[in-house]
Amino acid sequence: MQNNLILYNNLSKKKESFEPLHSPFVGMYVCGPTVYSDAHLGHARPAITFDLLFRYLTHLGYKVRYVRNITDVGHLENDADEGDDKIEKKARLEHLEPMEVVQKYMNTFYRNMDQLNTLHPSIEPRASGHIIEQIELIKLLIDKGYGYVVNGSVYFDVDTYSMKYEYGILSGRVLEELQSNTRVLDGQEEKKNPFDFALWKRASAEHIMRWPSPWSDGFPGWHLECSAMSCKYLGNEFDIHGGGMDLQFPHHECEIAQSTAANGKAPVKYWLHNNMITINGQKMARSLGNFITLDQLFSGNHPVLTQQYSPMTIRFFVLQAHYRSTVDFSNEALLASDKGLQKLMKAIETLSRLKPSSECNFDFEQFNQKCYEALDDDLNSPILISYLFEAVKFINSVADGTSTISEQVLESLKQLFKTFVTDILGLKEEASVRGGEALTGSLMNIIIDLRKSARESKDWPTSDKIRNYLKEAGIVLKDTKEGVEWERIE
RNA sequence: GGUCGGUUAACCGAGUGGCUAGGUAGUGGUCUGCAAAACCAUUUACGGCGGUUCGAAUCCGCCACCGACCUCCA
Repeated sequence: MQNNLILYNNLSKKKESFEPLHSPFVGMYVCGPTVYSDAHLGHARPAITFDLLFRYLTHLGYKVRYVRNITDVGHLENDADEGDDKIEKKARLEHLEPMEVVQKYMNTFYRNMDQLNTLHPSIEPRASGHIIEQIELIKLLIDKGYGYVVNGSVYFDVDTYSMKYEYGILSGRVLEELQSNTRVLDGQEEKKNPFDFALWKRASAEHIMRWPSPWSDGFPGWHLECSAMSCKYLGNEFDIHGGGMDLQFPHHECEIAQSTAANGKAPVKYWLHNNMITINGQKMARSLGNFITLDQLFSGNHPVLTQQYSPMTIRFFVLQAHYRSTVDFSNEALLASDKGLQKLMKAIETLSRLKPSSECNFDFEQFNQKCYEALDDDLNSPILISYLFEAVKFINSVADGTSTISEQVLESLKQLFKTFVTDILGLKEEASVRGGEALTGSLMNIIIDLRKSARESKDWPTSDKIRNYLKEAGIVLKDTKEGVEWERIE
């Protein structure tokens, strides 16, 4: 399979030609959410980024197996005062079973992802469903001398690992620096070295989420699930591993160490990391009060928002920035994207009504090539979108009569928009259709006809009155050359 | 303090050693009874200071500011 795709490999810190290990098959693993609260913007970015990659690879003809995990075991509160299992803490607060919490937020996550029109991965494995695989992996690591047991917990021996392999190849950490920079914290006395990490943790008495193991009743270490599940579904070596930049260290570094130690070879060929999201230039954090969930964005129910933003607007906004750049959300920026997206989608509608002529002043082949070049260059969606807007301008000028398009180019351009906008960027016309749509349509026809009569007799007061009343009811009229159009005001 | 990344016009956001993406907003015009849309034209740029170069926003150095990670756990 031929392609010109170039991806930035975070392992080599360079752009590299994409060559799958077993073309046409591609294995891709992406770190999914920890399901203990509502999905927020930070979840949307990797989901959309790797959805774009999934869609593009599929479009290029690859058979992609896309695996994204759901983390539903043993999470400690990061920003809280004391270390507490995230899911359990939430469970106590809400008087729910831990798995009830998991189910609730997993449902929300899936719903939000559907709203954002991200395709479901091929497999969405849960950590809690792969305890056995994780225990087997720990056994293997202990057998090979990379794990040691202390008080029912198992830790990964980074020192031993680094004698044979290089620890820190992804994040550029140096072991000595880690040693000297590591603060002394509670709960570390069991480890040989502070940079060792847990493979299995013995559960304390109050820890509800626990599973039996050869070492203790407990739960697997965080990094382990990704090694176990990626190996199970994609093999010891696979093509692409994705996730947020914040996961690069320690999570992905540990994942590499575990998998390499277990299998004797590096697990992943291409490491891809999406950058983070800021809000009004600040990082998004609950403590800063600028934490926005996807449901809040979709409903407009948040102090920094002046209106609601549709899932497609959010998607479009994310795609307007390159995935390796930080992206700054603000009400104003979202407003701009909202308008921009409307313009794009409207042009597609206009395109479907264009009348071809014998002349044509549009170089389709060159345009088509440019679009592919944009995506081939490390998924440069903002460039692709800028090109699409060039075509939008052309489409509108054809509609305006200042440019012409041939029948052949018209068909090609329609296909191109379908390919890039619908199939690859994953943007769709949002259903503004509500109940009683058919009735509304016929009522509108009557009203428009009445107004037409008024206008024919130059009865402007009546004509304007109708338009104003409709505006109050949320409908705007547009007098075009072809006739009267109407649409709902969002 | 350490490692890495960033600083582009009103806002968001690409990009390249010389040819000033794109969206939104603004301004002027065309069209229009008015309006909306569309079309045409157009104003604000590359954090600061040095250096390399015929030429740097783009390469190098220093400084300032911002961010991620540097921790048990996820």
